[in-house]
Amino acid sequence: MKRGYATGEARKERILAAALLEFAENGYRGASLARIAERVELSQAGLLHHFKSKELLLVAVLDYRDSLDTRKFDLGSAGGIDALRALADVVEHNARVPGLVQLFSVISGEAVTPGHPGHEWARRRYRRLRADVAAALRSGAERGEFRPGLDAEAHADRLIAMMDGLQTQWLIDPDRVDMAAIFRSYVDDLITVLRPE
Amino acid sequence: MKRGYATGEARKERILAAALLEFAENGYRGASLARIAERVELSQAGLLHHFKSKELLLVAVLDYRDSLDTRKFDLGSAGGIDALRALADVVEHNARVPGLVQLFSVISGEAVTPGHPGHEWARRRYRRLRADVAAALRSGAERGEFRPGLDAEAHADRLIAMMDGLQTQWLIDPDRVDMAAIFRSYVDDLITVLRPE
DNA sequence: GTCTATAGGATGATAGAC
DNA sequence: GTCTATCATCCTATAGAC
Repeated sequence: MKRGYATGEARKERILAAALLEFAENGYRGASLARIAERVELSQAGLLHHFKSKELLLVAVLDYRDSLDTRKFDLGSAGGIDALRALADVVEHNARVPGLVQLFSVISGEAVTPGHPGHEWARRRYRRLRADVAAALRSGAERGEFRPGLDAEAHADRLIAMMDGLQTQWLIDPDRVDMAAIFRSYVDDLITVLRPE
Repeated sequence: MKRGYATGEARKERILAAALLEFAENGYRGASLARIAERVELSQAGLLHHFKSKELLLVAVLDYRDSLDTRKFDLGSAGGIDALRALADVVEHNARVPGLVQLFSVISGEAVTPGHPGHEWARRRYRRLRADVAAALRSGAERGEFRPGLDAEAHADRLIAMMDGLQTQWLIDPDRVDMAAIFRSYVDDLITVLRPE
């Protein structure tokens, strides 16, 4: 591995981490390239050498966030009840990384307006998540853990909505909302409702 | 009613309506007083004569939005199953006013960061909503429609999270998400789960 | 109440030296 | 790769005339 390459990549990663913080705290529109540059002890022009524009930096940060999301919802193996429990684990994990959750909430909120640089990212993210969760539900039905007639897409939408909605409440009022516990009890109820008769 | 007063109020309301649009499209940070002024054919300085600052204008808009919300969740009368059905009606109504929903989503997203002028508003809103919904659930339990031991606060949080989460999905991908239908089916399932044995 | 003018900044992006 | 300098806007808010 060449040294120049390694330091270059390391530099880029430090920039991404700093940008993530800035975007999470101020949103895309409120974020400032100068402040991000300051956090990594670089001039604003130097920052723009690595990422050509603010917009490109944001999408790089969003991809970076996804890559950080180690505990990704991996259901190729799980599926069924295990997959739902794994989803609850994700929420529990999220409760320990408010910064990442805040980035997601702030950007998602902004990104509902068409033309926002995160709009496409948000849409792709929802579609992929919905497909993954729905697939897990269907595999549970095939295995006899859930009843056969379930509407997988609708339940996937609900699970995702519950996760996102609880995140917002939790961020706004952390002491009043036990995000992980509430989500887990929803999952438990869901398992009951979907149980085959 | 004095004429001067009436035109003054009407003017203010036109400003609020224009500001609502602008904030919904661009968020608080992305909104511009000059563009709002333009929409009501007023100079930017003229606009600031009616609302002293951008921040005060935002909170006025948020209050205005709440006042527009005619179909407010009024449960003093309803309670129990009727109240849950009324909630589903609210969601159905919201599906017809994307502008209002978008204002709410965008501002709520921004407002998770402390120091945002909408932060307090969002917190108050959640607490009030949670209290109202929880009260409705408890009144249902007292009347024997729901089982006695239910955790009213947790279910209230879930209902609110579901509403808000579905709104985001719907705004980002309107064709794929039937917000009202999905919420209604959640409510129906909940009524089943909470039914006394 | 409404205007013009302007203060006083901050912003993203580019040019060009080193 | 990193810098300084600068461009060209944009912004909120205020002062003061009418």
